Amino acid sequence: MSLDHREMEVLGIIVHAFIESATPVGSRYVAKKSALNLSPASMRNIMADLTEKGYLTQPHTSAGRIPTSRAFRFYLESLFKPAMLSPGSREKIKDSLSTAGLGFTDILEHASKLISNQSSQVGMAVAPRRSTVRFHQLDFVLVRPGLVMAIMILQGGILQNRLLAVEQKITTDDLIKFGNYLNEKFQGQTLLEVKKQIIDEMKQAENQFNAMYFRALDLARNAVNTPQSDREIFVEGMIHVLNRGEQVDFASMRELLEFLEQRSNLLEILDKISETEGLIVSFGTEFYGPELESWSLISSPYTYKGQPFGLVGTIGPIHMDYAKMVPMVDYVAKMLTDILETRF
Amino acid sequence: MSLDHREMEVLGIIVHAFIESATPVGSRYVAKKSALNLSPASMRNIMADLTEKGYLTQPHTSAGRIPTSRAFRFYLESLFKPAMLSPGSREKIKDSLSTAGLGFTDILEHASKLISNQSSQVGMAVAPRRSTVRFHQLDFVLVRPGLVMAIMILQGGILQNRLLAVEQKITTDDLIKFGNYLNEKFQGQTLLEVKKQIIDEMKQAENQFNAMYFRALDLARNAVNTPQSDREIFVEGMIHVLNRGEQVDFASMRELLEFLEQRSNLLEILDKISETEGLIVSFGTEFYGPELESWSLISSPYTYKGQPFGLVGTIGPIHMDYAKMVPMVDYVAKMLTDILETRF
DNA sequence: TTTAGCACTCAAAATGTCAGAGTGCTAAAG
DNA sequence: CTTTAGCACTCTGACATTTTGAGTGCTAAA
Repeated sequence: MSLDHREMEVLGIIVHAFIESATPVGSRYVAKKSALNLSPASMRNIMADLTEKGYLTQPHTSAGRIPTSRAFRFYLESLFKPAMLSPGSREKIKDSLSTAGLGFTDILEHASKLISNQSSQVGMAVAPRRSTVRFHQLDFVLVRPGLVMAIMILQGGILQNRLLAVEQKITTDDLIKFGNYLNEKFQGQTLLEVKKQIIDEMKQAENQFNAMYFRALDLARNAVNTPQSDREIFVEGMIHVLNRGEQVDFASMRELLEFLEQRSNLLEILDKISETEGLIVSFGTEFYGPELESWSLISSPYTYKGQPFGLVGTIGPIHMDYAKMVPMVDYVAKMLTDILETRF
Repeated sequence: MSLDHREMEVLGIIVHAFIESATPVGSRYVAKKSALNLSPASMRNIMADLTEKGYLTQPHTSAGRIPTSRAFRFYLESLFKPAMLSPGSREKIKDSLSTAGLGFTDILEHASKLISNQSSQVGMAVAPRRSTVRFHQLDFVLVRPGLVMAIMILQGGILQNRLLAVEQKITTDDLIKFGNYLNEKFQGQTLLEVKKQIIDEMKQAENQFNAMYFRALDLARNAVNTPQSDREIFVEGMIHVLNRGEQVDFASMRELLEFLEQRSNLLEILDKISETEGLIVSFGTEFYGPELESWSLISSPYTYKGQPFGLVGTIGPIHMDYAKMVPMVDYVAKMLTDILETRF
């Protein structure tokens, strides 16, 4: 089932040609390109073998061959050499991100736009999972009687606001007291830990009949509680999916856009991906299903204090120019890591 | 140039037929449908007149007729009878909005989703123009030395957060003082008024060498300053643009999606529209240009204390079912008005 | 003023032809 | 045993031709 030297060379030529032209590749072309100096007929034999092994398909009998996702996987793992990112691009990315905004969330949104522009594809950026990030500071602002805005400041400068319904009688002074108390108590813990501890303490507080204390905890519990999505995600440049639309399969484009509009779905998938380390290329069939057969995802995590924090990436046709896209996504992730370490 | 009774009847039949089938309408069909009891030949005469007057076009000589945007305009102004919104839909909309969230912004986002679902088209909701809304309360939270989060609470419960870079030495106590001072000073004015007044006062403060005062004003100036977009907008369900894509013009769909992705553009247009009163139907050629020829926008303002505040709407094909869509958008706008009046 | 009748137009579908690209297989050459 | 020339075969896409059906505009008669 493994490939010998000649098969590898032929597969490489076909994958490259397909990335450039997005049309089936014939034996004559391969024979010309190859350094093996074989005739088209011999190439046909090799290509027949590759087809049998699942690396190539034919749209119809007399067309050339198209690489399968297995071929792309092999290409990426054995043949692929990323190109150097041009100094111009590096600078552009660096400058663009360093002036993107004061809050890290703004920077993330900017990063997804940047990736979209640089790639002419869909750009994505995922914020850190709220529940595993360490807690820094909690402030309450009374919006009006009965309604409080909780402002959580998390590690890395992540901000999260939430509106909470409270008893009418709670005053600004109460809120300041609550805030001070909670900050002292929970600083430096992850939200998950905070959550657990709150529940424990609330049980004790009930017995102690310490009303102030109990109310503070109750408020904190609501603030910390994440009802739906634990992570924020930015998706930019969906229009690029339709770019050279005429020739590409309409249904396939529709499928991808539908997938992208279901943020919860997308988040779940990216969440899974973010568990592995380093830059990853994943094909539609792998991360979703046969509907997204012709699409591919490049993602790379950015870190904070050495720990994976969130990720950025791009989605494009499976025959995208990986040699350019991979270094670009990689560099954006590295810059985000940089910004986090130096600025937050 | 005006239409007689028979022309109106024929035009009505053609518009209705086109809304249902989206295909050219022939004289035979019109003769059958009409209560005039005329032959197809007579209908052809009438239709020829309507074509001459600019209400109908023919894709080619031997096809039926298609209503022009002028025809739709006439239909909406003279023939159109909105359908009753079913009690089921009413209830669904009401329930859905009343449980949408605590903040008005959440409710707006929900409204755009709701409209998209109900119409199977693009749903939109525009938040009030920040600068003309009255100011309620301003709070500052020190995120870390040198970085402050300004939380503005505006009339109608609109919340706006902004991060501001400040001098390192500013403390939480300073911020509380600033906040108290500014709240007292500016409560109840519009942001535009506040802005002006700040600039005036800063000139005076410079002379008085009152550093604390000056710093407070400077902070407020930054908080109030709106660098780019004065309004927030939610656009939901862009995927619906591609719905029964096969038959419709691909380029036209692409054009609309591109238009929708340019939020600034979209906002400008909606801003203009929001200056007029009540529910409005506007065609692509009218609000943008010939690129959006086959699209139409329904929008309706919601109000707060009798004043127009923001608007909601939907975009769909020019032959959409206005009888259903118009009451729906109208009702959502009314419900938002209701929620604002009762809850905020 | 209305309408039957008819010639006309056009798009879309169906049909046929052809060139080009590429294949698989076989048999001969290396 | 490997390579390759040769050849029959397959399929697509471009192009031309024909047919069908829907619908029109015009005219002359009712």
